[in-house]
Order: sequence, then structure tokens, then C-alpha cells
Amino acid sequence: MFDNFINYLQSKITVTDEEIEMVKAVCRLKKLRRKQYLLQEGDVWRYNAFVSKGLVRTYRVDDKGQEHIFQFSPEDWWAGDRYSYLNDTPAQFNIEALEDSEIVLIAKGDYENLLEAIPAYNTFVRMLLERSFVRLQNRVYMGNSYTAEEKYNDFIKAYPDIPSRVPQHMIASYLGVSPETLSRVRNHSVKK
Amino acid sequence: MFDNFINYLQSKITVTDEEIEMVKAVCRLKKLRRKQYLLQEGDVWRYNAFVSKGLVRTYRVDDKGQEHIFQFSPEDWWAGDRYSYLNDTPAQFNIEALEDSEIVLIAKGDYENLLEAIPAYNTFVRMLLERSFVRLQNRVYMGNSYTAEEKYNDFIKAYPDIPSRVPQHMIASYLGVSPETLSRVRNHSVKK
DNA sequence: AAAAACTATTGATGTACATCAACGGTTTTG
DNA sequence: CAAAACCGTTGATGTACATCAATAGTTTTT
Repeated sequence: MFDNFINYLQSKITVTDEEIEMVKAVCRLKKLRRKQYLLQEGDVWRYNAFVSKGLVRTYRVDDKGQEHIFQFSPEDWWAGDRYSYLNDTPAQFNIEALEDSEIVLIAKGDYENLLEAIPAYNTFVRMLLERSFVRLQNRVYMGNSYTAEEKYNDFIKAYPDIPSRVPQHMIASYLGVSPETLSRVRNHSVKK
Repeated sequence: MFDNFINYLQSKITVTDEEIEMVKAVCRLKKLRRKQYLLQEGDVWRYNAFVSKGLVRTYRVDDKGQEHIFQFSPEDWWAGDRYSYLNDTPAQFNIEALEDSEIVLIAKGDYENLLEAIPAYNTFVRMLLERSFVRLQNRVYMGNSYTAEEKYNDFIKAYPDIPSRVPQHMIASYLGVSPETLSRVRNHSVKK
């Protein structure tokens, strides 16, 4: 039932069988059909969510009603609204399934207990965060110094499997570029 | 000698006197004069650096020779090149003192030992990272959806003490806006 | 104390990209 | 299976901002 998640864990850290059981004991599986929501803006996010199957998008809507996709989370990725989680505050993000998906949920309190009980897991999470930090940092940099074309090229290089699974205008949204511009960028650079 | 840093630590987590001694034992103080560098692009970054006095900027230079400031670190902030640190890779960032500064350095290996020996510290660092993540996430969002003026207003609200300590064109660089545009934004919105 | 370097401002001009609109093709839905 | 929704493309137009250039005030350097 939680096989994908357990495999993931075991591939990242060394855990005893007991620890595995501790983890399993607090996991809950949530199935989502395409277009269903894992989180809606305004609700408080109280979980850690591991995508064991499918694909979800995390996005935010600005004052003018424009959607801005922050992240695609395919299998073996995490999703959530960290700000809402940390501050027990209404979420500003929405999380929507783009494919039928299965999500492993661990409630906040349980999660914190796990981190305390399994030091290797704590350290692993810290490393995950460090890598996320570097990725985000790079994204800020690219946002300020790359052209639309460079952003797109970087994206397909970093996430080669995503383009075939999500509509193009969502990639545009992720990149902070209009769908029309992305279309033009693609068609002009292909002209080999 | 490391008073500022120790005070900082004690204000964040509960530590025993022994633990304080452990920390002190691996700290090194580095003094920088204005315009001196803590890190130069190309060198490998092997420390955790706490700014106990002064102010440093972390920036990156793009292909066209343009500087992009990633962060200002005044007293009680950290600075470094996390990617270089994690991967033992030549740094892409430069860190320069904008004022005469004092930096507390902890070498990578020592730092990791500390985290392992002091669980509360480990958890605290994880929380720091989580907050940094949220900040960066928000910066990506603002980069894609805010006007130059909104970016500036957000900046002075988030970091009200910085503008009086750094030249305006550096704030422009941080915001990903040209110095001319920032100047215009400021002068037009002030016309109350 | 003079020279050199740095800084903010303002005007003129250029440009990457957004926006608006129309279209045909495809997928989803009732 | 027809209607509706969604999707990518293309053209015309608009605009926020960058770039270039000149100037004057300030700070730093020697």
C-alpha cells in the first residue's frame, strides 16, 4: 500500500524494520482523480505529502486572477504549502492533480515525531531542504537574467519528462512567460 | 570574542554550557574591511558564515558581465554559497563586505559534527532552511507577478533598515530591475 | 585639496515580451 | 455523438522596462 514511499525512503536512508513500521503507522493514502484538489487556497495545510503515483501542480492566483504555477510534483516528489504548514495560516496555494494520483499523507504532529525519533531522517530532510534552496535560488537568478528561450531550454533540460505530461501553457506559467511567447519561442528555435 | 554569535544561538535554542564550549571551540573570527571579499567566484566554499557585525552582499555575475545581487546579510544573518558547499564545486557567487565586518566561520566538518551532537541545533537549522525556502518561493512569485514598484515597496517593508546602508543601485540589482527604473519608481511614487 | 571614482537623476530611444483577438484541431463531457 | 471546453498557433498592437547618454552632486583616494 505504501510500497512506493517505503522504497523511496529506503533508497535515501538506512532504516531498521522497526522504524519502517513507525513510518507506516502514521501514513495515510489519498487517491485523487485528475482535476481533484489536494489543497485549496484558504484552507490550512497540515500534512507532508509524498506523491507516490501521478502528478500534481502547486499554483497561486494573483490579484488579477492570473495563475502562477510554482511546482510540478510527479512520482517521488513532495508537495505542500510550507508557509501555511509552518504558521497554521490559510494557504495561498492550490494543489491540483493533473493525472489520477496517489498521495501519501503524514500529519504534522506525526511527522515531527518521526523526525525526532529517526535522526537519519531528520538529516535527510535537512539535505532535501538544502537542495530545494539551491534550486529556488537558481530560479530567482534565471528569472532576472534569462530570456524566455533560455528559461524554456533550461526547463526541458532539468525536467525532460514533464513536457509530455502537462499542457504547454502550464509550463509557460511555471516559467513566468505568456503561453503565446512560449509557443513562439518553441517554433522559432526548432527551425533547424 | 564570539559573543554576538553565542547570544544569537542562546536566543534561538536552549543549549548547555558544555555545548556552548563545543561551539566556541570550532569558531573562527574573520575580520573584513569594506570592499574585501569573503568568497570569490571559482573558489570552493567550505564554511558556515555568521555575520556578527557589518554587512555583506552575495552576488553573481552573468554571461554579459551583469551583477545580480542574491542577498544582503547584515548582523545575525548567514552568508555562503550553498551549492559550492554541498558539492565541493567552484563557487558561482562572490561575497563582498559592504561595511567593515566580522564573520564567524565554522568549517564544514566541524559544523556537521555540531549538528549531530546537538539535536536541538539540527532542528533549528532545519527550521531556518524552511523559512528561507518560503522566502525564496515568494521571491520567485514576486519576480513573475509584481511590477518594479511593487517589488520595491515589498523590499522596504521586508528590509526597512537596508536602504540606508547600501547604495540604491544595489537594491535595484537585488530586485532584478535597472537602477534607472528604480530611481524613477521612487521619485514618481513619492510625489504625494 | 585636487583628481578620480562613485552615485542618483533625467531624457531619448529601443526591445522583449504581454495582451488581445481570431482560428482550427483536439479532448472532454453530458 | 454533438456541444462545449480546452489547446496551440499566428498576427497586430501595446507597454513596462532596459539601454544609452549626459549631468551634477557626493564620496573616496592619493
